[in-house]
Amino acid sequence: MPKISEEKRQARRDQILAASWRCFARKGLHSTSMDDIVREASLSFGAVYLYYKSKDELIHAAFSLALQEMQVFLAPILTREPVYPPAIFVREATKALTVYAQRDKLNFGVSFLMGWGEAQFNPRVKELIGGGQNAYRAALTTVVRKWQQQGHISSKAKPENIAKVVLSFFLGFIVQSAMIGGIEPEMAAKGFEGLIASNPKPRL
Amino acid sequence: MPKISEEKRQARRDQILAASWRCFARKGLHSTSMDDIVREASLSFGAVYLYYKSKDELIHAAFSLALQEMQVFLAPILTREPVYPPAIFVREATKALTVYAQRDKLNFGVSFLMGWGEAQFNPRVKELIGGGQNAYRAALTTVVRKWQQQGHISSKAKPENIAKVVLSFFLGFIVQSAMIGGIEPEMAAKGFEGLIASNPKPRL
Amino acid sequence: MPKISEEKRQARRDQILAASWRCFARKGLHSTSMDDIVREASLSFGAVYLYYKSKDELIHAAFSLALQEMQVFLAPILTREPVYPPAIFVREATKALTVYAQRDKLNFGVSFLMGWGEAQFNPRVKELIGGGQNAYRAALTTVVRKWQQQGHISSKAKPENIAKVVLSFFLGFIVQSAMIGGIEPEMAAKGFEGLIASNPKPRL
Amino acid sequence: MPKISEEKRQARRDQILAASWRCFARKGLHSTSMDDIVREASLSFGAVYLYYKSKDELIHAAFSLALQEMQVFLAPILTREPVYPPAIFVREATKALTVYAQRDKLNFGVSFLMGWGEAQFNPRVKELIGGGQNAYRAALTTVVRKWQQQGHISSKAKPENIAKVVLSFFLGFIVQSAMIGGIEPEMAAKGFEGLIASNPKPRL
DNA sequence: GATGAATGAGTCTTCATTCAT
DNA sequence: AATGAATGAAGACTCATTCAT
Repeated sequence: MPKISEEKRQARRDQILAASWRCFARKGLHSTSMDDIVREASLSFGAVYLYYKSKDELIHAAFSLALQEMQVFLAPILTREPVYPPAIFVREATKALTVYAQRDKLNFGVSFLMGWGEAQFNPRVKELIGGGQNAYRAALTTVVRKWQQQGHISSKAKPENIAKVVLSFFLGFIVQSAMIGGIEPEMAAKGFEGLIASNPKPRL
Repeated sequence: MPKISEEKRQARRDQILAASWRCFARKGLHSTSMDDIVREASLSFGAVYLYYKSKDELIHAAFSLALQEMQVFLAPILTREPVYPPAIFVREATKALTVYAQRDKLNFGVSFLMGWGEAQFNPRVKELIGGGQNAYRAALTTVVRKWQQQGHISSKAKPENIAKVVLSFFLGFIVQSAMIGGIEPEMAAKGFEGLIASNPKPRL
Repeated sequence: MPKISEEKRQARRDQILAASWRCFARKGLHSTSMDDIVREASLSFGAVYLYYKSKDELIHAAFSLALQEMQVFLAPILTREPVYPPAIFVREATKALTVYAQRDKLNFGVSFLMGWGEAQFNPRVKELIGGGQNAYRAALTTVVRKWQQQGHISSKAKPENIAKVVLSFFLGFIVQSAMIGGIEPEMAAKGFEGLIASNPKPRL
Repeated sequence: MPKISEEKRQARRDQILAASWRCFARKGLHSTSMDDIVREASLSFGAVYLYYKSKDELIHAAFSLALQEMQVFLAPILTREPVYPPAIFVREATKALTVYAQRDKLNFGVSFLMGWGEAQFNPRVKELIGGGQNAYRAALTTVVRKWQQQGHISSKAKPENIAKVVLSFFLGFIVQSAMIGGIEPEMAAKGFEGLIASNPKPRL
């Protein structure tokens, strides 16, 4: 039974995690030392290790937090009733992603690309982030199914596959924004619409 | 006048780079020590440093090589005349990407996600990879323009914006494949086609 | 609030510095490795770096300490009232220098010559030691002025210039003692006196 | 029997030594790598090692050369007939020292202080430089004896001891010039004269 | 004679983690 | 609960010297 109250305990954890994120965002996962985190959190080594038993634990918790925070931005858009039509959906979702990806003055997408990179050699992080992606894929499948039902897009293809394509687009939007920029929600929506508003009459 | 011929010299550089890639792919950029590379290349420290003056140099060269190798796979598809229709294009391109991303028994996409992660805090790598993405964006713009000319997709949207969406899709295909899988070239092509073969009659 | 008291902290710094001096005196600045110092101080690498953040810092601190210690030996002689007459002054000062230069069983003057050598390519050390020399030059100027006032030496020359000559003599005494020896305080005093007790009647 | 002529051989040795000095003067003995020297001499490793079998050998030869070169500057002054009176002697000798100490745009005295520092832990260099100092001491003893004979200075003190004091002065002149400057041949001569032109009538 | 690629022990420094207080 | 001093293995990189060509 802890000596300090549960709220205090949670507050400490949040404080440490917030400090960690600031460090990670500023210097990257590997270039951030525990010392950096300890100093940024204005705490002691002992305190940090009391709440997170290793740097790995901290990294995991940091991404877990990021995923939760992202959910707050995206859930309303994914579950909206009635579903947004494709172009609007793309615009709103990329907009939400943009706002989220730049929270706390982060460079666009650092946290994402950092996480995916880390995931390649950190199974627990991969599982964590992968779980999130699977969930989004499922949510998008539902959205796509509605689009089909409402005639926004053809029903010929399986919603699962279309959802995978749409998820790819969003993931790639993050990559592209972070790496070279030049793509904004509005453009993305226009481009997406231009793609699906197709089939004039193929001349070929 | 160098004692060893230029070919030998290049062979050594290749040997070191190949060894580096094997290490990077196995353990990641930061967990790979120079010692690992030296051992993997069956060389001495001095020898490696004779050809690459720092680990950073090696990392940069490694990604530069990866970019060149990828180009071999994608160029024929991007420049093909006549242009592949959208679905075929997507299938062929994702197929090429898949083969490439698994070269040398690499886990799918490690090199990409590793590179993007690295790029977040390594300006030279960011510039290198970003340059590649810009080039692909330009190439895709040309492809999209042809699709529009040939009536595969509507001409309403600007080809630049559509190209950005298509590039996003490919980048995201890599992310998704690497993180959760479940998306294959064939499915991707189907899903993509299902998306563009749309517009029955929007009821909304 | 530090866990260990300020005294303990200072004791540690002294312990490390003392160990460093033993190493430097035994092997020289560059041939002494941090490993040597760590071992000599019976500490760990981390501990040493906790107190001095680089070898350079350690070198600087070592000379700073040496300068302070020397001051203890020389100050009483330089500030003595009434001022020692020239020959006595030279004898006492060279004696003090000799005792100091051989403290801790050091070979005569290693620390001086080592420091001057280091100073040639280490600006901070140069500044440190140069500062000390400037202070001694000023102190000697005062001494020389008193000699002139008391008629020990002629008042024709500026005390500043004479002080520079006297300082040169002391610095050179160190060099000569360290390099070839054969010069002791008593001899030096005699020689110095022989020089100033001049002017019988120049025959030229 | 060497394949190349003795002149060629000597020219090579000189070339290497000259390059070494430039490096040593620029970066110091320990920070100069064999690579630096090889590059500065526009030669190959093999060539350098053909003429000097180790870096130590090179260092030794470098100081040997420096000593020889200095001799050219000082010998005429030390052996001049009739002997220079004290003040003139000091002025001429410090002037010669100054010109020599700044040859090849060296900072004043680097080569001296570098050499004395090195000598502390390099017996061969100590012996070499010490030999030089002993020779100068002997030469100065002769000079002092002449001063006494000619009545420039008192004959009460042993010329050996006075010579040691004078040698100290010259060595210290080098130290002081290199470390803090502010002492020029003219001043030194004035100060020296002021010191020996003493004995008005001690009031004490 | 001359070359310069290759060696590998050795250098300084960092850092995740522990534990006495 | 909390502290922060201490640990020491591991990291990237250098460099005098050698020797096959």
